[in-house]
Amino acid sequence: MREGPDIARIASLIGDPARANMLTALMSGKALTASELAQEAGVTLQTASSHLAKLTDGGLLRLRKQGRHRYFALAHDDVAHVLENLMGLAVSAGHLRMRTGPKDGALRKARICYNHLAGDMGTRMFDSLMTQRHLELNEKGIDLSESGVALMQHLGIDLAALRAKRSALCRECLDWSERRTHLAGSLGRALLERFEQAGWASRDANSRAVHFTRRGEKAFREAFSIAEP
Amino acid sequence: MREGPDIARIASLIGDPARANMLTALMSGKALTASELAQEAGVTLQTASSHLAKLTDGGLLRLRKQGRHRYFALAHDDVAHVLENLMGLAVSAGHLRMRTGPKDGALRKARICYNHLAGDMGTRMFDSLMTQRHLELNEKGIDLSESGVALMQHLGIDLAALRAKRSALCRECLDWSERRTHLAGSLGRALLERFEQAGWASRDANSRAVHFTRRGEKAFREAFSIAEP
DNA sequence: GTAATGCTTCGATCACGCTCGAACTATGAG
DNA sequence: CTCATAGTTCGAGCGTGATCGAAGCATTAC
Repeated sequence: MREGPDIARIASLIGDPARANMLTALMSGKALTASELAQEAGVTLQTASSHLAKLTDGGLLRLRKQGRHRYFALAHDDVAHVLENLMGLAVSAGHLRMRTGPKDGALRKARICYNHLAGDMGTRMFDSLMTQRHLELNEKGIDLSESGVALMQHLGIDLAALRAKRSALCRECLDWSERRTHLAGSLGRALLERFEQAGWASRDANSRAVHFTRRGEKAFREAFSIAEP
Repeated sequence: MREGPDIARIASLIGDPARANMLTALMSGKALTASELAQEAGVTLQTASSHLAKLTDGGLLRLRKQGRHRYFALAHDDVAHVLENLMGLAVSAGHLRMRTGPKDGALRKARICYNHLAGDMGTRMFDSLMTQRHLELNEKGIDLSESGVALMQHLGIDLAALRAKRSALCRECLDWSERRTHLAGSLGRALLERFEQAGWASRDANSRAVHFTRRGEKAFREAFSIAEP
């Protein structure tokens, strides 16, 4: 026993309901203040402060001070990745305790996964990029093919800027609702930003849902050659 | 708030040190009895029994009764996948609390990840399969190319039997020590079994380490065209 | 049958950690 | 400077859940 890393430490960090709610809220990719997170978790500001200290100390959150506000965000993409995986397990293994309200449908269709697009539309986009060989596999993971580069430039993505970053361009992320892969990494992030910039989609203010306009969804399907559902 | 699946439920299950030790022990892929798991976790049989009931009830473990023994195993590959991811996060985000003993080197070189090979040799094998185009990407994930099929047949893998199973042939799994991908899925499992069958490697009785014989390691490197370290 | 092993259930203990009220610090507004 | 907002720290209360002793089943051995 006692071999390998200490998974109990971070699992117990995620295991508290208040903290789990905070982390789930931060999966929206937005940095939130302590007050906002307190409300999100349904606890007072004092307890929230204690929880946030533990989460940052545990390496799960990153803190950015800005004036008299303290903005908290997930420390790294890895954290979001683990949380999304846990959601998948919670759905499959656990008896799913989620009120399937009106929001739920929207979440399953398109939502934010930290900083990129997930849900049905996210997995469809990934599938399309794969089948059309816009993405290809090499020893270091996934990368854009020539046709993929052309497509991204046509969509107005600044690939040079993305390549300059040290983080990976393309990463895979498992979708908890679809149980299939969607595109993460700096390209995944840039694409979502582009969709918003182009007016195709907008984020829901209070949830992880992403709302596509009718024209935006049409343009999205055309861009990635996705058939009508 | 309260949107999405209940990650706190399973995270808190994993979050208890005793249970985390049990789950880590089960990452060896072996089904263990309640007594063995109690010893692994460092608790008495009574408390272990309580923990095991919670884990099975929570959908993380699967129970197989056999005579007067009760064998516990991870319920599904997904569970192992999440645990491996959590280990990666524990290493990167947490201050790593692991005694870096002699076992540690062996674990990093080659170890069991539930039912397939992980560690340095696992990631090298995956990299080799990728660069030599034995594996290729399609819309459904990874699959063997023609040359890959030939290689597996040469190695004595019964692909027809594997394809008959409903579970995926190839899956990716993130390595906590290498922080890179290695091969999971039924093929990953079959390959490890083949290595043992061929006398190339054997599992450590008390840990997740996999010991390759000198001849076995040489044969392994030749089979996958891996250069000397 | 009796004995032994493997494991569960019950009950009591006990401690950890979540929670919030109150007081305190810090930054900004007027 | 005064007031307001944002957040932390301290301390006490309190419940949940981990733990183990003892007793109870269940299965195998003899």
